[in-house]
Amino acid sequence: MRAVGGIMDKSGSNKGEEEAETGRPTLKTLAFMTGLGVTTVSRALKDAPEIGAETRKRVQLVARQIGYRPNRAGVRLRTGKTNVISVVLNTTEQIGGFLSDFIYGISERLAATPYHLVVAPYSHNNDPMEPIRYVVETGSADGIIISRTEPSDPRVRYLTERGFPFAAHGRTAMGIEHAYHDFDNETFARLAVRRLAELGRRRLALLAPPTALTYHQHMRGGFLDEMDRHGQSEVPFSAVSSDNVIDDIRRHTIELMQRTGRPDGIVCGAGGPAFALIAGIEAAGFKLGRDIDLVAKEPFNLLQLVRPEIHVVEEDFRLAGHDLATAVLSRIDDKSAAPMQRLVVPTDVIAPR
Amino acid sequence: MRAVGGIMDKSGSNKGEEEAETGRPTLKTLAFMTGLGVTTVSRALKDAPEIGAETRKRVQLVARQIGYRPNRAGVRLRTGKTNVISVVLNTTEQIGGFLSDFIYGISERLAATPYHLVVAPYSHNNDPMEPIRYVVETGSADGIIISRTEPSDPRVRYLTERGFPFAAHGRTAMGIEHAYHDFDNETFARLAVRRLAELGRRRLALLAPPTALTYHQHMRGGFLDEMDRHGQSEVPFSAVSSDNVIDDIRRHTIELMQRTGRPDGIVCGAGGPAFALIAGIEAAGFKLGRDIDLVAKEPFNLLQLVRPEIHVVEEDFRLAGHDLATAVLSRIDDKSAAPMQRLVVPTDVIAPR
DNA sequence: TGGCAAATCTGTAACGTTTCAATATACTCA
DNA sequence: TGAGTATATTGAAACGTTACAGATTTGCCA
Repeated sequence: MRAVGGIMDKSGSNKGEEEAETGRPTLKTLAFMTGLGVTTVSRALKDAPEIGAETRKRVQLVARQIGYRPNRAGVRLRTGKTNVISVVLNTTEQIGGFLSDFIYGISERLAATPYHLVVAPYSHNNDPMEPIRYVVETGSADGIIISRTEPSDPRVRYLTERGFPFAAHGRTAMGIEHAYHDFDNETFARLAVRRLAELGRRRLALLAPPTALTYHQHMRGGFLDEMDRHGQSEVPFSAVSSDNVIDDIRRHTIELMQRTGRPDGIVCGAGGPAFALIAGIEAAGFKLGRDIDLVAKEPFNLLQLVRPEIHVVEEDFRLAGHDLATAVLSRIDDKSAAPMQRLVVPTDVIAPR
Repeated sequence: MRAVGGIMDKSGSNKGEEEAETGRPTLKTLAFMTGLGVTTVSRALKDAPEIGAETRKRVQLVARQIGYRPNRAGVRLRTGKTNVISVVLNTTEQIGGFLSDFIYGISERLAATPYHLVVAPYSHNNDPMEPIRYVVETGSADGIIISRTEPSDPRVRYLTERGFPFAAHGRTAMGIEHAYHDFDNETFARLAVRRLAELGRRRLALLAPPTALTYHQHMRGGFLDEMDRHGQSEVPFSAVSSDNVIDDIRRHTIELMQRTGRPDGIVCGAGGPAFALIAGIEAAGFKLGRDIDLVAKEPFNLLQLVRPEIHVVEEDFRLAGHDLATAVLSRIDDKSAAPMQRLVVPTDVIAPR
């Protein structure tokens, strides 16, 4: 074997030197230029202590000069590290989507790192587990960001069981400590109800998120309890959720407003659907601020601009993206560290201007 | 060399057979299971004609059974093919972003292919060329989708010169035939102006995109020419573009409305900014539909819902994403084929309801 | 002087894939 | 029979990287 090694060696190093200077530089290129071995160069670039200080500097200088960039496929094949974060999104999600900010938040955080962001979609009729399994099974990312978290979320269980780094937009309730960023929707609902109470509103309806999602519970819990304190009553409005398409919400809102016990206050748990609520209320012939008041989430700061008579609570999706990216990264960095858990508590309802 | 080969061979195949059945299956696993060579398996999976029909079927059956999925890093390292499409986005882009739909459009198209979508952001103060160079130099994607196209776009030149597959959201005017999807903003402007003419509006202002972008020319061209035909005059409004932040637009709109020669009609070239226009107009004490009329783009079908008095033209960003994905794919597939070029022409302005 | 340790540096093998250049087998034709 | 030719299959090498197990040099101590 030694003899064979010797032979291979000669032909091998010949190749390196014969090769025309072409294409993008690799470790071999650097090795040739510095007169060092490929291994040495590799280590020098990652500041390994067993490489002489002078050599290290020299290699790094040359590398910088010729613009060396490690080949991702090489690293990935050898180490399994992909330098990719995968964000799994529901394609049929929401209207006019908060998604832009969410994605921008993630990208911004990732910009200064070697990580790339890949967007893995799944449609409503598909299994939400599918993209998750794909990533884990094929090892196509180092970490995952999920949204639309459920109280007992199979994705969270699956990822936790396998020790795969992830962070969730939203909490769970399954006794698993995992990284998350969440908006405190209970407090949101309380603030909203309180505001409506102050306005003298007595019969409230809630346009809640789909029951399957964790924050449905939070929002509804806060809504009911706070109504209790103020002696208000609920007008049921469960035919639609904030996931429904605009037109459904508008139609059901009209129906809601035409009931005898119609509400005089509505809490809307999302930004887009508020538009449909407004349209519905007015189509039924009622006037916002007079017959009824609306408190809604304001994700793009557009709603109150054209409808100053509604009350809004701001929710920052860019921050959510940023947080979640940070959370996965730290998870990847050290799986045994405590997972980042951030709950953003809204403090006030912005009144009509 | 032959002798050496023989020796290596023995030890090599030993390894394969000794190896514990673990982790995810590779070609070697399949080779072992079928009793064939790795090469044969590789070829059989891609239906190479020189592999016997029976063998081919057998290999494919086994592969399917054990859920074989080619290792992307391996393929990428060997062939240079990444199976990635990179979409380059400006992080500071627009308000409330049409981006969601754009990205969903792309993902949807890519879902049935082996391609992944990676989002490469750049911020306003950075060089737009930077992410492009990065992708090309590091070969980190097979194709690129760009937006915010300029008449003489350095990215288009760069990518074309290198024969790198790409598609642009928007056209250029530099004598280069490239793939694009564009919304006909000239026609949009004409339709808008015509509508305002029908309403008897005589003094029009245009909230245009930034002058650097190609569609600024288109929109402005259509706007001016059509005004000419109807004998209308322009009220200059170039202090802001649809890129400005909401609050700037609102403030400048107030200023605009307070001039002596204030407009009685406005054309707004984007969805988000229309909200700011409305807010500004009303803050200045004027009433939409009475003192002034507004025609705007409606990207999320929300605007007219709460402001039925404005006139809208729909622009479909999901379609744009879908188209652009298709365009890059076909570009990757065959660089010599004619690039897909699609111009979506709006046909009508939706009147107030 | 010889031996040992520390400090640097190095080649080989391996990750999973595809391409190249064979090889083995069976068949055809003169 | 022998040469030639399809047909089917194959190992080796390579893509760029890192981990492992050496190898070389230098300095120091006994």
